[in-house]
Amino acid sequence: MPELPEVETIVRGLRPLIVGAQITDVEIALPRMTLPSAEELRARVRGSRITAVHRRGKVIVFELSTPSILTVHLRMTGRLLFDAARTAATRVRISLDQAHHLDFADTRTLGRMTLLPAESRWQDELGVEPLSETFTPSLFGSLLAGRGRAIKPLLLEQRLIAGIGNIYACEALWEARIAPERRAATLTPEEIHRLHAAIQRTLQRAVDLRGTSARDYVDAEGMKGGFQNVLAVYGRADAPCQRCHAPIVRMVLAQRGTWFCPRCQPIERRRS
DNA sequence: CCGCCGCCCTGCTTGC
DNA sequence: TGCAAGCAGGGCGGCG
Repeated sequence: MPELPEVETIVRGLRPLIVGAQITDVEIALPRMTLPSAEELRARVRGSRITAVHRRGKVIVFELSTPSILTVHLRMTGRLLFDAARTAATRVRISLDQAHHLDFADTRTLGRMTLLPAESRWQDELGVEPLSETFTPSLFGSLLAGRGRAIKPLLLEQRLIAGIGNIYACEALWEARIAPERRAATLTPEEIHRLHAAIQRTLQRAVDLRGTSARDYVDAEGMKGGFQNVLAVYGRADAPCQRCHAPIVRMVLAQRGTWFCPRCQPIERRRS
């Protein structure tokens, strides 16, 4: 569930708390959630300092003085918690100096923590940052060109655009008034512009509201976000559309729950 | 390369 | 009331 806005919120909260801190120990309760092995990761990380914290797509990146890079992908139910109490979901605890600690907790254990060499090219497979200036309407159009797939699952492809997940794909398509199953290559230039703007507006608004706490998400200090209060379609089956009052519909598209307004987002291209 | 499918994983919700 | 199925879904391997 943590998508770009949630990960950005976590990183912003974490940065002033842990940059400069020294890692005194690493306890790994569930070894299959880390790479390399628990012993190797612990040995390599202990004693190093955290020199920077940032984000790429949905991935949280810790730069270490070793030098090396520690990445965390939260997947569905992962959390990074500063100075939190240990729970059944606590999978990795990073002890810091000054008696602080950072926990990687994850109920469903789908998340991953990976230690990489500083020169690793791990980002090469990730697409454009949707809130960066690089993400222009024309670049977006080129990503969609020749794609026979439905637009919604395409928005989830991290190789194309890094950071959009199911919530913001649904919300951006509603904002742009485009049906989730529209074939990407059939979008008109005007629709591409509209969807591009909707992606940026939706993500930026969600960052401003500190993310969506639809189910599990909380930030590094355990606080919920605010975007769940303004969701237009995600998780809102049968509720009236905020624009036209038609009931929101849930369907399954490419194995994902998909919410949309059948009146505002008609499958047939609107003539006007 | 492209697109689609199943799998991973646990806990909450739903329905009989 | 109890239990099983359904659902949440990002990423990845496998396949055509």
